[in-house]
Amino acid sequence: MTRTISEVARVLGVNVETIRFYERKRLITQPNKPITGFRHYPNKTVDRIRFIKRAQGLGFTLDEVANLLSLDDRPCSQVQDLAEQKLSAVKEKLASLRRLEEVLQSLLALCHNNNDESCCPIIHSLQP
Amino acid sequence: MTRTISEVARVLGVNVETIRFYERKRLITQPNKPITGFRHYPNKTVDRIRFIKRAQGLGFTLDEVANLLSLDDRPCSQVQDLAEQKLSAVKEKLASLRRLEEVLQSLLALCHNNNDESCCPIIHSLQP
DNA sequence: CTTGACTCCGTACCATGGTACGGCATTTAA
DNA sequence: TTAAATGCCGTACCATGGTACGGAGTCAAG
Repeated sequence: MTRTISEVARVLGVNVETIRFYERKRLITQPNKPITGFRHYPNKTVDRIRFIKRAQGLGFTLDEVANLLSLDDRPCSQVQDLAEQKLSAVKEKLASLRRLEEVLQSLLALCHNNNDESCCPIIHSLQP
Repeated sequence: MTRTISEVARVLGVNVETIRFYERKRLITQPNKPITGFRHYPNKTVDRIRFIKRAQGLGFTLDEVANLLSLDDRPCSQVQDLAEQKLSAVKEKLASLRRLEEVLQSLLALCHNNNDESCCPIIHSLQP
């Protein structure tokens, strides 16, 4: 089954411009244009865009997705490497966000115990 | 004490261009230029840039920092509001990263138990 | 008094992931 | 058959947080 670009976009819930953008980024190949008429997008392309969106959902950047796609028929160990790198990046980000949460929470606690509206502990904490 | 832009940059460990960028963004005011010669940056500006960098460290965007700076002499409750918004954004991001961590971890577990190098469970999970 | 280092300023460019627009071609429904 | 709706394509633009560059002016050391 083949579809026009806007049908593909509708089916996948993405913007038409996003599909064009992926073509420009060579994440998908643009179907040949018939001598006259509109391009037809094969199911393979639809699946590929779905793949891209899922991988993005796993936190991969488009560059990394390109990498994954090129690894399609490659040894599992290479994909694993990429995923492991991603996982440690995620763990680092989690750690730093947890610290941030802590700091914000304790600053807000100070605010709650503060009676002087004109002097904010948060502003104070940011000053030298 | 006053300093040239590159001394300020060195003291703060930031790029000279970053200081100019903050001036363009009106996060700091550019000191008056002497009739002849180079600008001198007062300590007040150095402190302000330090404030910006600390607030960034708390996860505030430059727009939010501008907001904080404008709230400098304002009621604590307004700063609190901003910080509370930030905190819930952080909590949301934490939740979504935790989910991501889970998914990556279980996909990697599948890889570890996989004997078929040519068929990767991760690639498989991304396909329709 | 020259040379090298620094400043000033406007402007352009970087990554990231898209979004928007304008003008023309084509298709589809009335 | 004709008008509205889509497609095609190049290009420009969005936010975010800077970084780089080129050609002046200026300063400080030798």
